[in-house]
This record gives sequence, structure tokens and C-alpha cells, in this order.
Amino acid sequence: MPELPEVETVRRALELHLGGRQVCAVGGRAVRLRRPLELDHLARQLEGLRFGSPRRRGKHLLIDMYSEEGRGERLQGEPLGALHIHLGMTGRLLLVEAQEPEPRHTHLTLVLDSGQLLRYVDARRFGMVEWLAPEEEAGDPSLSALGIEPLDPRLAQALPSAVRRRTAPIKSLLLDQHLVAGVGNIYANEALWRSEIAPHRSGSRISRQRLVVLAERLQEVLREAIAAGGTTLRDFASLDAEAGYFAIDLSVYDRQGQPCESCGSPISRSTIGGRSTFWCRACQR
DNA sequence: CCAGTATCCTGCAGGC
DNA sequence: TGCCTGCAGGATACTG
Repeated sequence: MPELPEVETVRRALELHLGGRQVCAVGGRAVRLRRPLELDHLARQLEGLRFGSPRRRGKHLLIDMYSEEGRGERLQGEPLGALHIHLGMTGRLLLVEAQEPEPRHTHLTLVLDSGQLLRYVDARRFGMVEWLAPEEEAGDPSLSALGIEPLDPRLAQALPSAVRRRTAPIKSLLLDQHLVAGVGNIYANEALWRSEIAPHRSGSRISRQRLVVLAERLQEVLREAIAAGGTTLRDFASLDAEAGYFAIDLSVYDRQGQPCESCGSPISRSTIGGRSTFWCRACQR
């Protein structure tokens, strides 16, 4: 469920609350996530290091880690590696005080020099946390194969060429991280409704002009969601990916049978590529 | 190469 | 109330 805006909200929260903090200890239980959680490896790499600025690529978070030499000053030199986090469906990062009880499905806990704990909690274990050495980043298929960032100004050019020869439904193409990185089911539905494009329509059968509109509407809804997530962020001292989720009003997602905000027709629901799809049969063509 | 489906996993909603 | 079933979807393995 965390899509680009939610991951970006978490990134900003991490930047605000984690910058310069040091990892004192690593705890957790070895468990199978999307990739196996390798606690010993994480502990060896992370203990004693300081957090740099977190980056986001699609739905991936990358937190550069620096040697403790940077104590007190600006972090210097090259990062020793990065903490690579994907939240999957139900992954959450929590920054809490040490006395807070441990939530169910906590897989990893970092003890920080502030005394606080950074916890990775993920009921469904579709997410992951791993150490990524600098030379591994370029070779990691989950990162290197990612498509264009949807907020990139070149999206309006890139989307038509990415989609032109593809016969799959445009909604499936939007969800393909190799084409555009960071769009999930909720914002794919919303962007298509705003563009008045039927989600089942084959990518190859949408005019360039309409794809440019789709790119613009996609950027618009993502920006609104990030802005809304940011406003909720200000009120929370702790990180919580869910803070941003439903901060904006969704026009079609999960609104089956309710009136279309544009024409009043009931919102339809169907399945595309195994995913719930919500759309207006009257507005979207 | 591409399109479509199965798989991982738990919590929750709905039916009876 | 409790049990069962199906659904939620991000990424990837697999099939045709």
C-alpha cells in the first residue's frame, strides 16, 4: 500500500528525525521477508555508523550510512554503504522511545544513540531491509531496472515512448516499475480517472496527446498526496507510513457504486491483472 | 520480448 | 460467537 507519496513522506520524516544519529545496536529475529533479513550481517555493518540523508527511488528507500568519524561535524567522505528498505504492503518504520512496547511483527530494531528505537514492523512480510554496499547498488536488479521517476519533468516525453508498443492495459503498464517507478494501485486508479482514460485500454491505443495528459495528471495527484502527507507529518514526532495514506480524498479508489465526482454515474469495479480497478464507465474512454 | 497468472504473507470483513 | 473463505496488493517467478 505504500506508494511513492507515502514512501516520500517517510523519507522526509527520516531526514527530519534521523540525520546524524548513530546506530548503537541491532536486534530482531531472522525472518523471511521479500529478501531474507540477515541480522548478523546488518549488525556487523551498521553498528557504530551514522545516518546520512535518506534517498528515495520509486518505492525504495536508501539511507546512506557514514563512519562515526563524522561525529559533531558534517558527515564527510563517501558513505560506507546504504540501508535499503522497501515497505512492501504493510511495512512500517517507527521511531519510538525505548520504553514503548514492541509491536507485533517487529522484525528489526535499531537502538540509536538518542536512546530511541527505530523499528521495522511488517505483518505481511512483503517488504525488506538489507545492507547494500556501494558497489552493489548499481547491480541490484530491483533498483537498476527501475523506470523513470514519475515526478521527473521528462515524464510527459517518456511515458508515450514507454507505452506506445505495448498491448497490455494502460493500468498494468502504470503499475510496471520497469516503466515508471513508484506508482501503485491507488494512484494508478486516480490518475486514470483524472485523465479520463479507461484503465483497460491498451497502451498502444492511446494517443500521444492523451498520454501527455496522463503524465500531467499522474504528477498532479502524486504531488497533492505528498503535500498532504507532509502536513500530517508536522503533527507526528514518530514516523508512520500510514500517516499520509488517506490524507487526500480519493476520487475512485474503493468507491465502487458511489457517484463519480465528475458526472454522477456510479463508480465501477473490475479486475485488471489481478488488481482491483475502480473507474467511471461514463467519463473514462 | 511480452502478457498474463501464481506466489509469498497476515489481518480483516463477510457469510452462515 | 466462531469458523471458514476470500480479498487486499508489491514484486517476482513462472508459463504460454
